[in-house]
Amino acid sequence: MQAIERFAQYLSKHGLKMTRERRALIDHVLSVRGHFDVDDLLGRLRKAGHGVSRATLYRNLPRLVDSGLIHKVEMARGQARYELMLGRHHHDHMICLGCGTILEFESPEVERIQEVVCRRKKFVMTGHSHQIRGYCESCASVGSSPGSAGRRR
Amino acid sequence: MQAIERFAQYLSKHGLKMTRERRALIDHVLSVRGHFDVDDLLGRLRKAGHGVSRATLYRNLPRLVDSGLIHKVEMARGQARYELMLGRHHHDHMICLGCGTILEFESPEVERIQEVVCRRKKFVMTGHSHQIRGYCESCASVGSSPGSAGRRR
DNA sequence: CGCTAGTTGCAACAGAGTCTCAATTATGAT
DNA sequence: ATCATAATTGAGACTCTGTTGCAACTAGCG
Repeated sequence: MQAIERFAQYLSKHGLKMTRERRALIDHVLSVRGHFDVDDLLGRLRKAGHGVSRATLYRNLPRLVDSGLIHKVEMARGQARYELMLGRHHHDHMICLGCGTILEFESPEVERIQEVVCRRKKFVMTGHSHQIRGYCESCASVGSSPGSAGRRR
Repeated sequence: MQAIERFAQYLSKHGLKMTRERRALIDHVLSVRGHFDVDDLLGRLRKAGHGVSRATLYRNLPRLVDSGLIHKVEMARGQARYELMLGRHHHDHMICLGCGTILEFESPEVERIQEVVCRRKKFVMTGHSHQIRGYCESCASVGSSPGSAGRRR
């Protein structure tokens, strides 16, 4: 949708500029479905002939996150992925240790419990991350013999 | 406690050896209260005159985790911390973005909900991580002016 | 005691992300 | 439309965590 305008608005509100690179970045982010990481994105941009540097990507992704367009998902140890949030609901993730698949789940109850916990400790929550690790249906059924499931990454 | 014996047992069960370094490591891990990271530990060991190398630390912490003596807490991007689990209950963390304090919380309800969610998606859970980010009581009350709260790290 | 597999330290390496700096450019003011 | 200025960019050096190869060392079984 008018994601670009929305981002433009965010930028001007923060005294930032709408550059060619940022435009390309949004374009491509919008066209990905599912989760992606920095290298995915970099590859796409390059392939499309938009030579956005790694530094620029790293500098701008936090802006996209901040503007609410995308969401960052921290996987284990330095494995950050992003996903489009355009009009989506907040949700958390299950990560398959076998094949890397990411499943999503929503849980209003957990959100509610978090609020209660925070109130009890007088903690002002600004965000959370909640991941469940394990094996997806197909990886689990391949058998519990370790290493027999799909190659990881 | 007989933490050392417990670890020794774990080691022999896995064909591993109880070395001087591992003994020193456990000693020091047991003496820390609260959360610690690799450099904390390294510093303590050095100060105590036990020259354990960084590599050895990195090689052995996973063993301690695996044996159930300690627990690893993944903070944002390459900020791993550990905590003693000796006879403690599972719990999750609230991390103050102002001063870095870590508060703990337990929530059997969340655990239960996770199980339900997993069953629904036929996902075999092996673990989870659940962090709440925000500001602790004192940092929150310092005012929302950014940067005014305690130094981080 | 002696063997052998496990262990250690060192230093080189690897991956992810940040920073510096000179050159470029979007944008508000004129 | 032109200018002035602050933001932005790319390239590469750098940092921070953590890992790995290798030769020397050592725990622990027999």
